[in-house]
Amino acid sequence: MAPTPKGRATYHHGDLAAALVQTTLEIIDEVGVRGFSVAEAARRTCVSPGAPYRHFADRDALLAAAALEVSRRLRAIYLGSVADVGSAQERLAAVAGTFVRAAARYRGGLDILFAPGLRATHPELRDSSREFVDLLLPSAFEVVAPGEAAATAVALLDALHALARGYVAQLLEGKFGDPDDVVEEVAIRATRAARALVAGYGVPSGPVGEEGRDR
Amino acid sequence: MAPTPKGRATYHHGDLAAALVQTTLEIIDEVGVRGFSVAEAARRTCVSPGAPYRHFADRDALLAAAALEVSRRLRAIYLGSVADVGSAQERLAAVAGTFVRAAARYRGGLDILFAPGLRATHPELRDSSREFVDLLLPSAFEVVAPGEAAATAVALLDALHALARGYVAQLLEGKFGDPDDVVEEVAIRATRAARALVAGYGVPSGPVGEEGRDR
DNA sequence: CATTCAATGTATGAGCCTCTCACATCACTC
DNA sequence: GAGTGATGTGAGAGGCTCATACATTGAATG
Repeated sequence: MAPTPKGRATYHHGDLAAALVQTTLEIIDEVGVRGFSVAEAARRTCVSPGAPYRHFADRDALLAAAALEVSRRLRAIYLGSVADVGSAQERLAAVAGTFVRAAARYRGGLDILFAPGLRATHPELRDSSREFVDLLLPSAFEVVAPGEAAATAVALLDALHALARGYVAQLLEGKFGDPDDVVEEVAIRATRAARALVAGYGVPSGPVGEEGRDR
Repeated sequence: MAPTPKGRATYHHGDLAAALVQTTLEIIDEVGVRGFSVAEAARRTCVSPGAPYRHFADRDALLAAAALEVSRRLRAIYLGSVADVGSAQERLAAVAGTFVRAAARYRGGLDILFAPGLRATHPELRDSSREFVDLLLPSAFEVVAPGEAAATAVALLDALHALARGYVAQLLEGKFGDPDDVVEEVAIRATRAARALVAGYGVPSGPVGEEGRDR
C-alpha cells in the first residue's frame, strides 16, 4: 500500500516541520486559534493527517512551535526598528507602540504567543519572553533612579509588558473598531501610556506615591 | 423510548441554563478553557449531550454566558471593596490590585472573560466591560488635569485596563511562580504601576513627556 | 377537568478532529 | 547492497459539536 503521495514529487517532504509551522501561522491568521486544526495543516501541506505527529507530540506542541516563530519575528522587529532609538526613556516607550503595530501585522500570531493554556504548559515560550527582557534590561536600568534596587528595573519591564499586552488584546478584539483602521492611534496611545509608566518609575524617591511627583 | 432521566428526580431539570453556566465555571477552573467541552458539562449536570443546545446556540455561547457571570461577580467585588476608597487616585490604582486578586480567585473565569475569540464575536462581553468603564469614569475625570479633553479620561481608563489585564495574564501563566504564592506581591506591583499611570495622566501639560512621537 | 402546546429533554447519527499503530518508503552507512 | 532509522501512509478508535426527530411535562385554555 502507501501509494505515492499526491501533491508532492517525492515521498518524503523535505522539511515538514518548518512547513507545518508556516502553514499553521497562515491558518491562524485566517480562522484564529480556535479554528485551527492539525488535520487542516496536514491537508494544506499535502501530507496525511498523521504525518504532523512525527514532528510534534500533539496539537499544542505545533502551536507552541508556531508561537516561538512569532517570537523570533518580534525580536527581529525590535532589533530592526527600536533598538537604536535615542534616549532610554523613549526607547522603552517605543517598544510598546512597536508591539501594537506588530500585533496588527501578525494578528493570530500574537493570539498564540499569548494563548493562556500554551504559555502555562510550554516553558520555552516564557523563556523567549525572558530573552526579550534581557534585551531591554539595560534601558530599564538607565531609566530607573540611581539609588533604586535592581528589582525596580525588572518591575518596570513587567509593567511595560503588561501594558503592551493589554493594549494588543483590546486592539485585536476590536474594542476600538476595526484593528486595521485604529492601529496607529492605539499604538500612539500605548506609547503615551508607556511614557507615563516610565516616568513613574524614574522618580528618585521610591515608588510613585501621592507624594512622589510634585505639583 | 426516552427513559426516565438518571441522576435526577424529574424529567425537566428546573434551571438547566444556570446549572450549565455554574458547571462550566467549575470545569474551566479545573482543566482550562481548552479542556472544556459541552459534552462534559452535560454529563456533570446529568442531562443528555444534546440538552445544552436547547439553551445555548453553540459551545461559544455557553462560554460567553459563563464569562458574563464572571463579569457580574467582578462588578460585585468592585462595588464591595473598592468603590469607597478615599481619593480618586487611590481608587483607580486599587482597581488594578483588586483585579489581580480576583484573578487568583477565579482563575479560569478570567480566561474566558478575556478569551480572544469570544470577545471578538460576542459583543455583550465588551458591553459588560463598558459598564465597568462607566463606573470608573467619574474617578478618572477627577484625576485628569482640569483643562484636559474628556478623551484623556477615557484613555486613562483604557491604559489601566490594559495594565491590569496584562498583569493578570502574566500571573495566571505562572510567570512569577505559583499564582497562589505570588498573588499578593503581584497585586501590589500592579497597584504601584497603576499609580504611576494615574500620575502620568494627571500632569496638567498634556501627556507625559515631550511631543517626540515614537518612531 | 381535559386538552393542547410550547418548552425542554432524549436518542441517534453525520462529520470532523486528535492521536495511535502497523506498515511503506527512502537516505545513509558500512 | 543490506541494514537501519527517520519520515510518511492508511486505517481506525474514541471523543466532540451540532442537527434532527421524537418523548415528556407544566401551564394555559376552553
